[in-house]
Amino acid sequence: MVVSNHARPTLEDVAARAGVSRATASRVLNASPRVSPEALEAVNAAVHALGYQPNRAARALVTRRTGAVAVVFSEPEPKIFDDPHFARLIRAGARALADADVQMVLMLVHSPDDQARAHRFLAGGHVDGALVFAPHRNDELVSIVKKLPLPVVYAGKPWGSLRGMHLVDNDNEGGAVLATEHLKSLGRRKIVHVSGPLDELSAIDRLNGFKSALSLDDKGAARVTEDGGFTREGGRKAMSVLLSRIPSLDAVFVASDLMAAGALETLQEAGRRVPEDVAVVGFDDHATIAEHTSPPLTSVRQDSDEQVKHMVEHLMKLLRDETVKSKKQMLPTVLVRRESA
Amino acid sequence: MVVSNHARPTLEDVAARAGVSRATASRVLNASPRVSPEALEAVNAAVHALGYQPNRAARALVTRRTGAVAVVFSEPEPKIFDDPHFARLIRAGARALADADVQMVLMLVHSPDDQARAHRFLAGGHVDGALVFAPHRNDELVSIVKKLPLPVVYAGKPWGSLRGMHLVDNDNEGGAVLATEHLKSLGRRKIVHVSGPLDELSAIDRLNGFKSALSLDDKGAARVTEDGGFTREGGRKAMSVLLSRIPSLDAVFVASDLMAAGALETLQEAGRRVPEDVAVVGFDDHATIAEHTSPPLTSVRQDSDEQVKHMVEHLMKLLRDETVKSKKQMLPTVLVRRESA
DNA sequence: CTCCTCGATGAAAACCTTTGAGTCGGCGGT
DNA sequence: ACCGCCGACTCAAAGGTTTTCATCGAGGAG
Repeated sequence: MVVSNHARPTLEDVAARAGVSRATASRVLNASPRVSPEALEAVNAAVHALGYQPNRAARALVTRRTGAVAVVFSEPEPKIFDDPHFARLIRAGARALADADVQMVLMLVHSPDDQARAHRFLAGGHVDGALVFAPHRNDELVSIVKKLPLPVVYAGKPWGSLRGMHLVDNDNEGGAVLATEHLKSLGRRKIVHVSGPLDELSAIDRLNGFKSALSLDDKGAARVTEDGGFTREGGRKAMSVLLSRIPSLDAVFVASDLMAAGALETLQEAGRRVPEDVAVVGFDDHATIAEHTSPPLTSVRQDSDEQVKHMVEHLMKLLRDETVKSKKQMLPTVLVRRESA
Repeated sequence: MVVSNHARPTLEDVAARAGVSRATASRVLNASPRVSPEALEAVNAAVHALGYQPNRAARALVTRRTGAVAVVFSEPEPKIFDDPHFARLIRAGARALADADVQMVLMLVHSPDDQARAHRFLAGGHVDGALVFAPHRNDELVSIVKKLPLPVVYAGKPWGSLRGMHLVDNDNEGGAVLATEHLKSLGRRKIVHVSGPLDELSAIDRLNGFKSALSLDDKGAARVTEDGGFTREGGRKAMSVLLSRIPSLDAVFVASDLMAAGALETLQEAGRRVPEDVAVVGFDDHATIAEHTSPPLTSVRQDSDEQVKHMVEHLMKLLRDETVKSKKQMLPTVLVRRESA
């Protein structure tokens, strides 16, 4: 008998070695209950001895499941990916999906071309589901994905109708309220806000939290808030605009740590002491930023790792056809006090 | 006749609509030459009309090719992933692989557990090849991967024997020579070096370039170099060590922009003007760092996008069984002059 | 007119797994 | 002694594609 020396063993080989049929071997691998202890033992031994690994393609062909999940980042501004936040999300996704024994297929979508490719790919049935990160207003990709018969979990609220969509969001509004209330409790009376770009819902939610904590109407809010675009430089500029508009301000809630770092610089250049003259609260509690500003930044923590983990779990439930209690999950945020407020 | 309304069309459907056999349709899809113009036309029309997409699993089953490539980052220190460099590499990989119409399966390897999982996965034949980023000394993962019958292209030189390995490296040594020669040409006489951690080959190569440009032996080098660990904080510390050891130093070549940013801070705190008193050259030409230090940083540019692109092309050649002229590729580095030197 | 060649095409095997239908004892109930 | 049932198992089909081999027809050479 000729031994094919390098071919990978198939289920047939395993079955032969265990003295059972292919079907029984398959049932053992899929943890079917209808199998005797002896058979189970024999098959497991054979699997181990042969170093057998199921052929994913064959399995996918018959089960119509690929065992892969797409992770899609839609972001028109490719440079934003230098944002360490992005790296964190990817890392968390890789870990959570690996734990679920699912392949992670990463897709970065920048251009309309990329959108078309993503569309083809997702519609092509090459993955069982998708995790979608698409924070921007009227993102075409979301409308595309929405039409697909594919289980999808979104990170945060995508723009537009949320009917029937599954998502895991951070409590941006609640966090903003937390931050603002904290500033009020410090006795600050002239509190201003550096917001994120208002084509991102997370920025809007944070702005809304700020407004509601101070009972501001739109007109009132317009005077004491300024868009910092979620960049450090934008934070600097917004802060200096606010300083000139309201010289007597004594506290600022900044919608991201990166912008807060910029705002701190502006404040210090203007001769304001933090926190004595102006108290500052950021958002994100970004490790490599918040702890290294001077003074260290008080910030609202949102746990991206946790968010991604929940997204993966949620998607896995959808894939297993489990009924999910709620389509939307909201993750709590907490205030982390350091020295800036 | 019942029409299954939502099932995805198969090659059979395409063939039927085009009035040819499945075999011919398949040939059209795979650009086989042995097919008549009429058949080609008809099949293409049918494909288009039906929105047909080949079933990847079925194709993989018969061709023994998965159409997927693993991108593996081995990095014991998970926090390093906050490094924007990492995000750049991932982005470049995603783009290049998508252009090659290959699925990118991302694997992050931190622990021995992760290594075992990576081993199983790569050995399991779930991908056609791999791109491996493993900069550290004696990385177990490299020995594991080396034994696998799997085409692999490394980023930079992995530690250990390089026999038969395919890799795309940046010319770290050449870049370091460039930087050091530049400092010499400015008339600087007391040039020191903040190196990266010496368990990374790229750091060693840069150190070697520095040494050879100054004709230093090991002993001489030991006095004028200090390990900054590729972190900002490490750069600060190394710089202050060097300052106290050689107060009269008038130039420093720093092995990364991040460390250079730290070094700049230390220098300025010590009252040294840059570049008047001390000239500084970094390495990486990292957009978001080099351009935003004060003064803007002169730096050696290494193009990660280009590196990853070459890695992907190289791997694709291996997968197509093309003979590659050289197993190792070295990418040039250039000096980008700004104001710090 | 016959034979041969050659290019285009079709029929069918092969890839490996899951799964529904069917087989085969053994066992409890009558 | 028979029936029905049940659990463990096997058989074989199905899933969608590529690819080898055979076939078929046309056209050129003799």
